[in-house]
Amino acid sequence: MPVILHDTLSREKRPLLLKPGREVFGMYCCGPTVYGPAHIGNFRTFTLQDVLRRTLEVAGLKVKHVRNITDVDDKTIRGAQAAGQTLGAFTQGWTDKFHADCRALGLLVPHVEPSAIEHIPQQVAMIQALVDRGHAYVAKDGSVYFKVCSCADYGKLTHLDRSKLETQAKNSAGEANDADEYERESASDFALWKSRKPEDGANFWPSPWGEGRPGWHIECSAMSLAHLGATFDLHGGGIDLCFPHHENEIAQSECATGVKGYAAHWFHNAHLMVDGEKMSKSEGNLYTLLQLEAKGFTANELRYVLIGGHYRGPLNFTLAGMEAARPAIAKLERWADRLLALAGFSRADFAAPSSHEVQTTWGRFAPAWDILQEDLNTPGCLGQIFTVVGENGEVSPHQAREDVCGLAKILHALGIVLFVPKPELGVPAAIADLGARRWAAKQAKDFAAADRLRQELTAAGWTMLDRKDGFDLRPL
RNA sequence: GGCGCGGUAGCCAAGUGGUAAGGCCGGGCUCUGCAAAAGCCCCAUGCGUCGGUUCAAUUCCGACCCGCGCCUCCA
Repeated sequence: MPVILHDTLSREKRPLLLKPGREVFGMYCCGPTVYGPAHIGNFRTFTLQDVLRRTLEVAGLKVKHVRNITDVDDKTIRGAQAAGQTLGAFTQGWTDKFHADCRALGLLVPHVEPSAIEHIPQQVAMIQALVDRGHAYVAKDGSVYFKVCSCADYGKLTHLDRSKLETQAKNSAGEANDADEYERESASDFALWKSRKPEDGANFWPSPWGEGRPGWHIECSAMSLAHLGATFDLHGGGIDLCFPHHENEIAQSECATGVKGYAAHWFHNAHLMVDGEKMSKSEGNLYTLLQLEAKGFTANELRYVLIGGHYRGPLNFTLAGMEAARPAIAKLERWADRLLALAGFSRADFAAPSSHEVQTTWGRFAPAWDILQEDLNTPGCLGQIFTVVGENGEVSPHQAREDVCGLAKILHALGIVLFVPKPELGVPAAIADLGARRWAAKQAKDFAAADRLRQELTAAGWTMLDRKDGFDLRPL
C-alpha cells in the first residue's frame, strides 16, 4: 500500500509513487529565511515534512530531500545592516542556530541544503531564459519582472480567477500592492530581479540587466531545477506560501524550462495557533524551542505536540499540551520496557530494530502504520498506538518481538524517541543524607522517624520515592 | 469580495451513513507502614445553529452563526 497524500493542486488524495524509470523520489521544501530565530510554527512545517520523508522511507522509497536556506532578501539584508555584520556572517549565525534546533528536534538532515546566494548564477540563467522566451521584461531601472499574462495557466495551484488578477492592485487592507515595484506593467507581475538600490549596501551581484539581486520566488525555482530537475515529485511548505510564492514558482519554472508538471504533488500544512490565537510577535505569543527548553520542556516533547494534529488543520499549541506530552511519552516507555522484557530484547535493540528477523512485521501496530500512510494522519496514528498500549491480555514472546519491532518502526517514522537519557540531577549532600537516614529508619521500622525525615525533605523541596530495594530523590 | 481551513468532552485531538479513537487532567479501586510510582476501571445519549435527504446523520445537502488563513516577499 503506497503512502496517500492530499495534493493542493488537484485537491485530491493521491498515492506517492516513484515515476516510471526513476529510482529516487524528489522532494523540495521551502526552508527558512535566516534573519532571526525560527519559531515553533516554522518547526511545525519542518517537522511534518520530516515525518513525511521518514514515512516514505519506511515505506521503502528512496527519497532525495532538498530544503533551501533563504539568505538574501529584504529581511536578511536589513537584519545584517542593523547588526553591523556582513550578510554572510549574519545569515551564517542564524543558520547555525536553525541547525541546532533541527538536531534537537530529530529532523533528518536534508540531502541537499542549497543557499540562495550560492545559486545566483542559476537564478540569473533562469531569468534570462524567461526574458528570451518572452515571459519576462526588463524595466527602466534594470529590474526584471515576470509577465503573468504570458502564462496561460497562471493561478492553477490556488485556483485564481485570472480575470480578476488585475483587481488585486490593492491588498485586503486596501493598500496599494505596488511596494517599490512601480515599473511593473501589471500589478500582478512580480519581480525576478531587483535592480541595485542604495539600501542594499554591498549586497548586489552582476547580471545582464545590471547590478542587483534576485527576487524571492526565483530562488526556489532555480535551486529545485539544479538539484531535482525540471520536474520532481513533491513540493512542500506552509499554507501561506501557496500564494504567491508557489504559484509564481510554477509559472517561472514551467515557462523557463518549457516543461509542464513542475511538481507532481503539493504538500501544504496549516499553521500553528497559540492559545487559539494567531501566533505573532505583536501578540507576544511567539515561542522558540529555546524558550520552551528554558521552561523545562524537551525538543522531543515539542515534536510530540507538533505531530498531535493533522497537518491540514490548524493546530492549537498550548503550554498545557506541552505538559501532557511527558506523561504520554513516559507511558509509551513503560509499555515498551515491558514488551522488551517479554521479547528478550534490550533498549539498544529497540533503537536498532532492523537487526532482527522480525523487521518486516508490524505486529499489532499494522493498523497504526496504515493510518499514518493515509494522508499522514499523525494524530490518528498516535491514537492507534495508544489503543494497542491499552490492550490487556497475555502476550507471547513472539508477539512481543513483533510488537516491539512494529512500535520501533512507527515511532521512527514519527521521529519520536523513547528512552532519551535524562541529565542526572545533582542531589545536594544534605538532601542525600536526609534520604539515607530516612531509608535506614524505614528499614529499622522506625516509622515515626521515617515520617519526620520525609517532612524535612518536603520542607527542603524534595520528595523521596521508595522502591523495593532503594529510593530516588526528586525535587518537588 | 475571491480562494481555502476549522468549530467533537475540563484541555488537546482522530474518525465514521448505523448511534463517538486516543492523550492529558479528574474520579474510583488494587497494591504499598506513610507518600509516591505502577496496574486496573470510570469519565460526550452527543460531535457550532437551524432546516432537508434517509429506515438511520456528528458523518451527505442547504442556509446561517462563530473562529482562522491567504489575496504580492509570513512556515
